[in-house]
Amino acid sequence: MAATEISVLSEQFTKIKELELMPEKGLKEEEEDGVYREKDHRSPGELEAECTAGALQDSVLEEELELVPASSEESEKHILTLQTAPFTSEAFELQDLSLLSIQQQEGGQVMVQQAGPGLLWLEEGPQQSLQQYLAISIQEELYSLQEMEVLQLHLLEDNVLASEESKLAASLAESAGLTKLQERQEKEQLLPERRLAERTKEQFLHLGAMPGDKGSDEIFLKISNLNVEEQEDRPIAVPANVEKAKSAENQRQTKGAKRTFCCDVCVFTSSRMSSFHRHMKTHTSEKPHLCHLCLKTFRTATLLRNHVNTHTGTRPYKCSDCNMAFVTSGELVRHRRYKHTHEKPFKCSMCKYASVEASKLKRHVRSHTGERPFQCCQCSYASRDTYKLKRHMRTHSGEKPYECHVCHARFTQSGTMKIHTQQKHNENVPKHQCPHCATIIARKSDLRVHIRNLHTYSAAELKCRYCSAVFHERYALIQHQKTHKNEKRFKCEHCSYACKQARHMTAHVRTHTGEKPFTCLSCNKCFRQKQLLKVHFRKYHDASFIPAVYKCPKCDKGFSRWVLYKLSISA
DNA sequence: CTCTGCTACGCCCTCTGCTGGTAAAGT
DNA sequence: AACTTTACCAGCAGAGGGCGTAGCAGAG
Repeated sequence: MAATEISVLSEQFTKIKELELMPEKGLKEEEEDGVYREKDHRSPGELEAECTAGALQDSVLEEELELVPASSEESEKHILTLQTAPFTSEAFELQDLSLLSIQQQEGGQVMVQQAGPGLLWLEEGPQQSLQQYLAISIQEELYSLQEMEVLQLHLLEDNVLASEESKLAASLAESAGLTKLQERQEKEQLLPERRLAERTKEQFLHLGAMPGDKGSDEIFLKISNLNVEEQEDRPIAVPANVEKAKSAENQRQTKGAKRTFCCDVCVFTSSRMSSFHRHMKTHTSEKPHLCHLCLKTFRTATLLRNHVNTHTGTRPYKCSDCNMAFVTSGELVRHRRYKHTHEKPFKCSMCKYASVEASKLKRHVRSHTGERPFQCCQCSYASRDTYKLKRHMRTHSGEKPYECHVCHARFTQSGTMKIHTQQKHNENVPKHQCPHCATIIARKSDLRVHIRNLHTYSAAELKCRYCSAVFHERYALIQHQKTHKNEKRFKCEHCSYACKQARHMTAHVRTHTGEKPFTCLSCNKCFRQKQLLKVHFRKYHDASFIPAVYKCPKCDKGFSRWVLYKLSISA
């Protein structure tokens, strides 16, 4: 491994303007949580950059070692000032980019080793663009920093502004800014313990990146000495296919005190290395446990086992109060709450509603807030839960998934079909008696309509058609008007004719006046009554008219009117 | 590694209630 | 026959119950 001179600089790449090796002593101090931080005698830009440094995490391809700061006496700070240069994404092939492995060799030489293709991860929020990656490439495998005055770094940011860096710094201010070192050779996929043993004698450098002063295009790389802490339970590498993993090594720790492992990606913390390591896998796509039945993969063996149980029907958790059984203990607990204990831990603050599940409370609260997050894509309807939207979509698709097993009528909702079969095809149909009158109605909702229309108080006066009586309830009015039923209140002025209805009197009066206001448009014949004209027209001018005939099933006699037919049936 | 507790999301179901069209009955 | 009334009916949405499944994390 030979150190080489830096090749001709490309304008697209960032050039290290200066390399300073400054003593760490006095610049850092160990704080209570064991994290080494810079003292505040640097410029604001540097301080901001210090925070940003934590955001620059290289993706770890195989395993990683925990890096902890060496003692302040041993630490040195190397400031690499980078200057951004114009960049176009077309100019690079990502695989050409490399990461650095930096080691301090015997004799104090700082060695920078190419660690293979990779990217330093610069994260800000979920959106990642090429311009947000910072990659470091180096021409040869190994360098001595002491021999180099200039390093060539590839900076994949076409315009790193201080303001943008500030945002990163703000979002990642918690980060301790330890950049991981990585090796990518397959043969280095060692067991953590073995690898750890091999590494514990090595010294590592803290490689951090930070923006320059506000408005400057400069980027500083800070390199300080680091030691691998000789502890057995240090975090080990995150698997190779890390997608978003940032440094796992920003755990705050103090010698002798209980260590806390803090995840850079999320807010997770744990005092246990194993939990931390397991958690870090949630930020990867690694799912090594394969279901041989459906080829679905899972992160853990437990998840796989539960999944396989859904294939096999294995339900080890049996309810002691009924014959239900479940795949998981959680299901059993939930079932018991629903069916047996009726424990409802989730209580609504606005009403008395309580639920077994938090999701049910969340759904319920929407009935208070009016929130309707599920918008129909074809109309203005929006629902409070996904099922209602799905059900609503049938009104657009015309889908009727429920079929009556008797008459094969189809329905959009199961409840509609149920009430159909119940009232059309069942003998023991429940009826609903009106509490105010003798009316019996098949459906409760229709009884409600009946009561609303006939038995609710009306502020407006309801006058009798035949006399001066006044009522405030429609049912009472109707009952009263029935008392006038057989009265022939309409008396003819010209003869003794009397009738019950005014319209009958109107027609009768025309026999005296000779008025025939209804004229046939086909033959100009005139009639006193509209229905007489209609019958005439049908009989003489409408070829398509076929008179209805109601045949009695008993005597085969035909009837022209439905009423006569029914009388025959009932006789 | 495993058990366990818990969360979250999804799916399906029931019950409920309102609405509007319609057939049948009444006027 | 025309018109009105009303029970009947299907359609549809609101609310909530119950279970299936996946996933995560604490703890032994």
